[in-house]
Amino acid sequence: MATIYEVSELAGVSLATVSRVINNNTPVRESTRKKVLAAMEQLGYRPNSIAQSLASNRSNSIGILVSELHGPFYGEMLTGIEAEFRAAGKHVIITAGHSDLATEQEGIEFLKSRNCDALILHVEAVSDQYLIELAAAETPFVLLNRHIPAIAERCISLNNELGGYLATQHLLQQGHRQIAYIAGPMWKTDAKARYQGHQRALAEYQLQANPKLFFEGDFRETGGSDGLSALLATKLPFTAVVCANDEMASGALTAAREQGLAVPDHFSVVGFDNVNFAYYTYPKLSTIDYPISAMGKMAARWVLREVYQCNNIKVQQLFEPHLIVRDSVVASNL
Amino acid sequence: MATIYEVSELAGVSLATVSRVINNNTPVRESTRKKVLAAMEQLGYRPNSIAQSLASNRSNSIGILVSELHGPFYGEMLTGIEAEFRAAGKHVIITAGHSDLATEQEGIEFLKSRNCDALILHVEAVSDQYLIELAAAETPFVLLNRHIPAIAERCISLNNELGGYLATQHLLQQGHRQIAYIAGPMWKTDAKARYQGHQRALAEYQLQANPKLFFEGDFRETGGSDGLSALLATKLPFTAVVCANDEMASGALTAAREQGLAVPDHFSVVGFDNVNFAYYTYPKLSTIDYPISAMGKMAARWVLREVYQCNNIKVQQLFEPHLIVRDSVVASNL
DNA sequence: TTGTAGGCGTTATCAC
DNA sequence: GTGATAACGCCTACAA
Repeated sequence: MATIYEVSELAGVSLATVSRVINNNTPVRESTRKKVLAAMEQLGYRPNSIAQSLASNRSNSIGILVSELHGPFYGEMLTGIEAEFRAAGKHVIITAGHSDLATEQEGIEFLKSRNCDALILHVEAVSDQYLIELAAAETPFVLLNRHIPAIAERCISLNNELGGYLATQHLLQQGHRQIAYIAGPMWKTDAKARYQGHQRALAEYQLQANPKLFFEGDFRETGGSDGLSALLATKLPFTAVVCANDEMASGALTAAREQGLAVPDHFSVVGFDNVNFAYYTYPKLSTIDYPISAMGKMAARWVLREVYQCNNIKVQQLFEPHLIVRDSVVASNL
Repeated sequence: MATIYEVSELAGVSLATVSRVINNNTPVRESTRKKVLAAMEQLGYRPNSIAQSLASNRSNSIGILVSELHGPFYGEMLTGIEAEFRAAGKHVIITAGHSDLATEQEGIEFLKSRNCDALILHVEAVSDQYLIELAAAETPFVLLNRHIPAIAERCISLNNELGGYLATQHLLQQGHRQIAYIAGPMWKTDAKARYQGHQRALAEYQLQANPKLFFEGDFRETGGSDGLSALLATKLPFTAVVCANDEMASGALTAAREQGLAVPDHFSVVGFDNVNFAYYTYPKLSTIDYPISAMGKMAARWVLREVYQCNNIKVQQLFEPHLIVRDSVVASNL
C-alpha cells in the first residue's frame, strides 16, 4: 500500500502538502492540488485510517452496546444507527451486553479500549449511578431507551409510562374492566414504567390492578405463553390481557390457541413495540408503536452533533408512543 | 491516559519490557513482571489499541457485511459471529449492503479502508468474478451463504438445493401432487438453488413444476402475501405451497386467512430457514432448518484460524439442512 | 533477561 | 502556500 510519503515524492511536494489536500483544511494552490491528486490516483493511494487515528486522536469509530444482536427490536435500532454513521464516514463497533451486569460493564470497557470516539448504549443491568459516573469519564456516550434525570442531556428515550397508559386506556375504552397483565422483568426500567402507565389508566377508572392477574415474564415468547397459562390457571375471570411487549403477546396468542381459546373472542390482547411481525400474527396484534429505528437514528445524530461538531443537526430526545389498532382487541360485552 | 512510557518510568524498567509483559511473548523475569504489573495497575494503564495496530500492522478488527441488520435471519448470524470474536478479544465492524451491487461494493471498500484484518461477507449482488478477484487482494475474507467453486476454501455455505429438495419431498410424501412455489428473487443464488431442489424432488415423482403455479417473491412477508394472492387468482388447483423462506410463508398464511382459507385444511404450507418466529405463527410452520447462528460462528472461527493463526480450531464449511415438522402440512386426501 | 533505537503512516505546529 | 520536523503510542529487531 502506498504511503503519503510516496505520494509526496511522486508529486514533488512535501508530505505536509499531501496531508492538506487529503484533509482539505488548509488552502492549497489549485495547480499543486491537482498534481497531488494525480499522484494519489496513479499510486492507488488510500490513507491509512489507523495512522490517521493515532495522529489525530480520532478513531472515527462509535461503539454500540445492545442487549442482543438478534430479535426484532435491536435489529431495527442498529439499522437506524449504522445508516446514519456510514453516510458520515464513521464506522460502528457493535457488541452485546445480554442484559447482564458483568457483561454490560465488560462491553463498555471493551469498547472504550477500542478507542471509540463515542458510545451508544442500550444497557439494562448497570445502575444509574454507574452511568452517572461514566458520564464524568472522557468517552462521551448517549443512552438509548433509558431516562436518567441527572444526565438527561444524554438520554434518548420513549415515554414508556405513556405507552403503558395508552394500551390499558384502549382496553378500558372498549369496556374491559377485568384486565390481566403480563409484565417484563420488573427490574428493567422500561418494564416498570409500562406497568406504572397501566396502573395510572386503571386509576382513572377507579380501578386497581389485581395482583393475582399479574405475571412477570421475560420479554420473550415463552414469557407470554407461560404467563397466559399461569393467568388461566388462576381460574379468575378476565376479558383482556396487556402484554408488555409484542413477543410476549405473540406467545400469549399461541398459548391461548393451544388451550382452545380464541382471541379476541374469549379475551382481547394488546402488545407493545409494534415490531415487524406484529402485523403477521393471528389475529393481527393491536399494540403500541415504538419508533425504535428513528430513535437509533437520533442517537447517531446526537453523536454527530456533540462529538463530531456537526452543527445544524437537530436531535429529538423524547419520543411519544401511540396506539396501533388492529384485530386483537374487541369491545367487551360484559 | 497513561502511556507505556509512564509505566516504564514508574516501574523502573525500559519501555520494551513493559511491552513484553503486555504482549506476553518474550520471557520476563517474574519479579520485573510484577513490578510492571503493579505500575500498570497504579496508573490505570490500558494499552492504546490504535497505536498497537499501527505498530503491529494488526487492527484486531473484522469487518462484517450483511444485507440487513434487521430481520430474524441476520441477527442470529451476527450473534454467532460477535460472540466468537469478542471472546478472542477481536472486535467487529458491521455494515449493511442492502442486496444492492453498488452498496455492497462500497461496503467492502469501506471495511477495507478501516484496516480490517479480515472480512466476513454475506453478499448477494456482487458477481462471482468480483469475489474471485477480491480473493487475490490482500485482505482475507470468508463468504457466508454462498458457494463459489473457484474459492471454495473461503466459503461457508448451506446446501440450499438439498433444503429445497427436502421441503418438496416432504409434501410429496404426504401425498401432495399439485404444489405451488413462491420463490425468492431468482437472481439470488440461494433462491435459485432452493428452487432447483424443488424441481429435483418433483422429478423423482415424475412431476414437473407448473410455471403457472410459480411466483417470484422478495423474501419478505409482502412477497408471500402477494404471492399467495397471485396463485389463488390463477384459479388453478393446488394442495400445497412451498415458500422459499419463512417470512414469505408467514405472509402467505396471513393472506390465506384473509381470503377465508384455512391452513393446512385448504392447503399445506412449508417454509425455509426456521427463524425464531416460525414457532409462533398460526399454524406453527413446518420448515427447513438453517443453522445460521452456527454458520456465523464457523465463519468467525475460519478467520481465527486462517488470519490469527489459532491452530487446533476446527472449521466446518458445508452445512446440511433438515426438515422440521410442525403443523402447517397435512397429508393430502386427493 | 533487558535496554536502545528505529520505525508504523499520519497530523499539526512552526517557520519561511 | 509550502516545507521541515516533532509528536501520536506502541512494537520489535538488534545489542548488550
